Amino acid sequence: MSGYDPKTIESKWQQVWAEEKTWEVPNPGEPGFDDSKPKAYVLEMLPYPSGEPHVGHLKTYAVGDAIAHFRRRHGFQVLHPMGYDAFGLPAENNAIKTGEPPREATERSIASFRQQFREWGISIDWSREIGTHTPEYYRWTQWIFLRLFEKGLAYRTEAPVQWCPKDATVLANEQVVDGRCERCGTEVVQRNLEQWFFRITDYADRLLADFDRLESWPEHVITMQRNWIGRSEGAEVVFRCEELDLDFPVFTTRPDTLFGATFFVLAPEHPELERLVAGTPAEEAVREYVNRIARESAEERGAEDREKTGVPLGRTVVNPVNGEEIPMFVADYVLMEYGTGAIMAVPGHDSRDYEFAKAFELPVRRVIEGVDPEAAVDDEGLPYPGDGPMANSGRFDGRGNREAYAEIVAWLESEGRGSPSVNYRLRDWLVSRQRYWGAPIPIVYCEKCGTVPVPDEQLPVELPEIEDYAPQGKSPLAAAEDWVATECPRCDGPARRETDTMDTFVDSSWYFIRYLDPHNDAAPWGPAAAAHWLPVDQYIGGVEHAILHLMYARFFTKALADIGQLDIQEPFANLFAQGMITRDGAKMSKSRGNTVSPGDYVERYGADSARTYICFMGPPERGADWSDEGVEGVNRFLSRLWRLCEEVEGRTEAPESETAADGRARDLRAKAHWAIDKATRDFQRGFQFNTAISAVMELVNDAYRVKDGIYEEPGGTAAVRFATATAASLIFPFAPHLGSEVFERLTGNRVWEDPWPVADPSLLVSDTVTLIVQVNGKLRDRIEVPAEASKDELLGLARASEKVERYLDGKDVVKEIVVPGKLVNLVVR
RNA sequence: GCCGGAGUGGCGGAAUUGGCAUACGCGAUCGACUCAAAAUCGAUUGCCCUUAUGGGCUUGUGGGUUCGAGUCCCACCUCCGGCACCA
Repeated sequence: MSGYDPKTIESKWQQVWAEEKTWEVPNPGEPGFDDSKPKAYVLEMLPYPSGEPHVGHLKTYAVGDAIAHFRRRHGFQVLHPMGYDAFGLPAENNAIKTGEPPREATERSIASFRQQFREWGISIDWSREIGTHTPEYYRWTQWIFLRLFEKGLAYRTEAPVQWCPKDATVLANEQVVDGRCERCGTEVVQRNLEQWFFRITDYADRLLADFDRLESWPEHVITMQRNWIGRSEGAEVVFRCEELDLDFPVFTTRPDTLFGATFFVLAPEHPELERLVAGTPAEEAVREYVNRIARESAEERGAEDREKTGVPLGRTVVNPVNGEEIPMFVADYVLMEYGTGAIMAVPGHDSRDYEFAKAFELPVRRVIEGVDPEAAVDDEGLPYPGDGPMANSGRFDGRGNREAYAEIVAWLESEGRGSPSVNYRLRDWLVSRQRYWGAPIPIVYCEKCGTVPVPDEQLPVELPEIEDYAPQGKSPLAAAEDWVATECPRCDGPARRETDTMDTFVDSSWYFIRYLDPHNDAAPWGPAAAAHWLPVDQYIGGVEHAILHLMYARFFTKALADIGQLDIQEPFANLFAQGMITRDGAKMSKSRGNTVSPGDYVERYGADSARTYICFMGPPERGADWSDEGVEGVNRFLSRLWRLCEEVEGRTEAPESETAADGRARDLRAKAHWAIDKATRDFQRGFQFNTAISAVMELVNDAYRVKDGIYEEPGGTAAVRFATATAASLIFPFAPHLGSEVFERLTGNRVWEDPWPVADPSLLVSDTVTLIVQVNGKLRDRIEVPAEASKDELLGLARASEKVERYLDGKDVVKEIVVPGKLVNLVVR
């Protein structure tokens, strides 16, 4: 007898799957396509190949693979592809440090990921593998860019961007954490640069409305996106500066408080500021203030408990509802990037305006009756953010503010001084990067023709090889003079290429469609393939992508549908957001030295143990802490299953005894059916893998407990054989190698070709049940009773119990509760 | 501050519809096997009182509903994640 040796088993089955191309699925119209099977597109977020895979990758793909196997064995034709999000900063930083071309480091990393995915036994259709850094792929990324450009959804404009002075490069918003560069910790500054944007704000309302089209997404992910988009309804109201003949529109969600506006504030970056104070006594102080704010970092400016500061402009604007002249200020609590960069200040009903009014001794006027003890600061109960009857508001006095709201807006509209308006927190997606390792933006600039898109037939615009990857304040591509200098596609005159590359989130916003038709060199995908496989039925990935990637991909899908390239509105029907794995309670990082390398554990315990452990740690949507002892425990369980297999494999028994089983043999069979039922329901109930696995553990434990002597009983051997094969079948989605090996040894069949087992309902119910007997709600006895016993019989049995009698002695039973098959509760006094 | 999630043994966690709290795993203790160790197998393992029998208590805190609450309702506390001077 040999022990459980994962290495031998795992390489054996990996070879079978590779040679037989077991997990490849054809497209409609291709040989082998099975019309009778429903499709299931199971997809995990593609990895970013930097160095070696870490344990978070193992979790993503272990979870996704379990789902893919489960669906296959329920008769679905499952598409389960893999690729690499290969452009991006780490490879480029490595290049700056070591001089190694990003392509080489990336390819090396991809090779390592590819090999480990095979060693983990993930059931991938390798015929569809893609890398976003290959010209065959980014050609179509560029093609999509051009389609968006044609539709006006890609545009170029000057805009303030986040700039890291140390790395001399712009950063994506997502790479700025608390006002600092995520990589080097330097405080970022704002710079104005010409940038390419995607008009995602045009889709803000559809991105919100179409949450209704999703089948199942975690509520918190939807909420995060909703907050990120940050829709707020209100009105635009125009305040006029008579002296200079200038109109200042503001956005407000509270037009009902317009009568309470006692001053007016502009953001320090407001473009009209200069004009307002030029040649006035305020000029000097305003300029000084604006410069001071400009020098401050985003972090300083956004700090909590920051004192309100500002400078009066010596100008006034007219409040359109009452003709009042109110003073203007510049203050940094007003942000240029939101609304119009100007606000009407209502200190009586807004805490920030209130703070400013107190600091500058400005009048505070109540226009809505009511007090909110939480918000109130002064004796009058102001500021008051709530609702109530209006006051000091002319003809609106006494009206409820909510009712008057629409009327005020309508009135302003008739006067030409306002209109209903909606504002979003969401900004357009800045996609240009002054970096080398990304897809070049397919645009040339011609002196005569201006901005000219590269024609489709000239795609891809290939990324040239360069020597120096260090950013110089512009893209390293700018140094590739031969590449930059080109001909204008329109007039054949001299022109220069765009040297910025695209944000890597662009690459990953459509990769799930390319898998459907990865070798198509005439189009990014064929319509038939897209129509068949989309949408992704089950998407799996880390919750850290809850906003950016998932929102960008939703935007792309809608834009591509509008362009006529897709028939769907939402790319991912169901989303599973898995939690993060920590070590010693902390996020794993190289600097902390608490990383877990999946390779080490696969080497020591086998892929099956590592995968099963990850799925057993806890509910997969939650985070969990890695423990070495935990892996050993799962490895022990798999070894037990293995030994059971070896023990029963050589034993045979006459087939008729299978049905003749009773006693321990029947109980073991019943346990196997219980495990089938439990594991199946746990799978369907939001992928509760931890409890599904524990059910299989219970089955194996039961088999161990009863097996001594059972082989001599009629039906005993068959029962153990059945229990073991069932355990293998149920554990297969998590431990595919061991599952395949044990199942084949005991049944001669390939487990992945076998349908998922179905529990026999007759074995799920037993003849007797344990009756819980309570007195006054406290457990006093448990008795085995016939499952079919009537209420009266149950009561009789319960009262007859010696333990129960003791508590009834000398007392009146005032109430009897009977739950058939479960419990009797006697209420006594 | 706003939004979301979570508080259960020494630890990770389970409890399906309001009905046996602590499944499964880890750790720990004891025993078997062994010259010994590892591996394996078996037993015990929420807390307190008790020689045992037995009894009492226990799901973050305080109340409530109910024959019965980890689960439902109200108030609060703590932790984690996201957003945040967003008008």
